[in-house]
Amino acid sequence: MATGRTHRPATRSRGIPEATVARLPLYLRALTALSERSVPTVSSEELAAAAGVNSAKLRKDFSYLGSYGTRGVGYDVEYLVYQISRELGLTQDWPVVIVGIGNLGAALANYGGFASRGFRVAALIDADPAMAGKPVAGIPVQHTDELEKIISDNGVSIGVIATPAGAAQQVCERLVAAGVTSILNFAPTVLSVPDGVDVRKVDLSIELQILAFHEQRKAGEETEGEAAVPPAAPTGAAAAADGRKGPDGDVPAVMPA
Amino acid sequence: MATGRTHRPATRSRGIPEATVARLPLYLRALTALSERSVPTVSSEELAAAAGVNSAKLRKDFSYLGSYGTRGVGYDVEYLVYQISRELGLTQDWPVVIVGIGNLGAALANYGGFASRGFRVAALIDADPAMAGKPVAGIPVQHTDELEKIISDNGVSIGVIATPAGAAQQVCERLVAAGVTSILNFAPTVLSVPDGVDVRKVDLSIELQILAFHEQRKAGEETEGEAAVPPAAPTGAAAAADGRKGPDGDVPAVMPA
DNA sequence: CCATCTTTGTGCACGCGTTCACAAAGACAT
DNA sequence: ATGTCTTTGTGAACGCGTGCACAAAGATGG
Repeated sequence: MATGRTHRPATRSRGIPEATVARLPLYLRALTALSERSVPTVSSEELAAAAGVNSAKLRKDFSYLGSYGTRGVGYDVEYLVYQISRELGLTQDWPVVIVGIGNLGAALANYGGFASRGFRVAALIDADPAMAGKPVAGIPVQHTDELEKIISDNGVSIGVIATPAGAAQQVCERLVAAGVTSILNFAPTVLSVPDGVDVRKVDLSIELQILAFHEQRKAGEETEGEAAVPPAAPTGAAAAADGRKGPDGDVPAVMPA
Repeated sequence: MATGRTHRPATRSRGIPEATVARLPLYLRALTALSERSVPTVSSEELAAAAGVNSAKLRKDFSYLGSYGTRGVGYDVEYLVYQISRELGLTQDWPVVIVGIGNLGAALANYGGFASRGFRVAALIDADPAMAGKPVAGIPVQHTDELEKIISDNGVSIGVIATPAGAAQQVCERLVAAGVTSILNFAPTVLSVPDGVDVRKVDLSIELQILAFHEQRKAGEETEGEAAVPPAAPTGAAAAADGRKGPDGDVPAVMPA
């Protein structure tokens, strides 16, 4: 999971647990694939396998949406696709703006997954005047000055931030002030937003670090035994107060070799 | 969170809860920022605010690593940076390969966050022969045929998949067969991997869909009242079989103003 | 109409994660 | 040395999420 929910502490929105909501898109994808293959019905077991989850969990998830299955048969694929789409709000059009058209922003603009499911890239915004007018993914980039007008004119409520970390908070505030209430943040920063605004974070670096942790643990299991001696902790405020790199001499260079 | 852990069901690796591990990179980032400003010590309250979490949670998280704080003072910034880096395995060099050099793959290759913390892009791999040799982010792209050799020669254990969905599973299998044991998957597919291999998934489309859900809910709260009539569920397999989109016409247009 | 078989929907128990609230520990002043 | 003040570290309670296991519901065949 490259994502982290911020704010809205597990608000069981309308009775649907947050964890379930997070899985609905997964089910939807699997169902769409089945639909394209014209499969009429699917059992919880099969669908669960396709989505990579436990079948009991899937059934419980669906039970929050209502009783849409038929015992002894399974779930009607088309019907379920519609129900989940509706529940997720994908039966309507969501205009989205992407702010920060660097490598990542451009990649996002070109990403087919956006347009495929109710999301429409309404505008691309960048602070660099040299970018203005230049088309990316067939859409001309507009300057940050136009941000408020773009949000307002297009009724945008979802914004994607792909700027450098330094600019993210400021962009965020302008987006929110202009009326955006949901933000997908790719910048490696913690955004602070007022209540009522949802922020989801995608952080590539964090994902890699989590993988590294597990990777190290795997490697450590084989080499078990050493690494048991922890470096001495700073004893007292005296040691802590001096601004040296490490309070003790044994701190190895933290930078990668 | 745009991320979802796959496999390894909450393995409390070496006593450190998975949830804590996922937050360590967040703390590390905040601490690094303090370090650059030469701040010597920080209290749990301050650091928690910077990382966007609860201070009690932060203290409990740190307690899993050991008692690195000083009561009445706080935590030594440099020391904590080192401890967390070590815990996450960032004191060593992690060669990484990126497979699939499209828009996203190129963006990842250029992403500074990779190199900054122990991760080194060892190779870029793409199936398109036309890409071979072409430098991206200063690194020449190599053809998929070389995959096994690259993994082996560089001792790569972490792979990033940025291919189209259709190619992901196959690439994944080749990576695993060649010795990769951690995978960061950007392709919108569920990867199936043998035990012992960690997969983390970053799915832009899913994140947006989750935001859309909450966005719809917010919009619905204002219009509260209608939408109470659930569409008739398919009665028996007969009704379910017809492939119509919506069984009812009452779906409200919740378009943002 | 009855029996059997399949598959859903869910009650229940368990475990992880979060949060509160406070005792213990240390800094610092007198 | 003693007292006060700050901040950590953690015991305990609570709530959410997960998975088991089974009863209920419907399909299907005779």
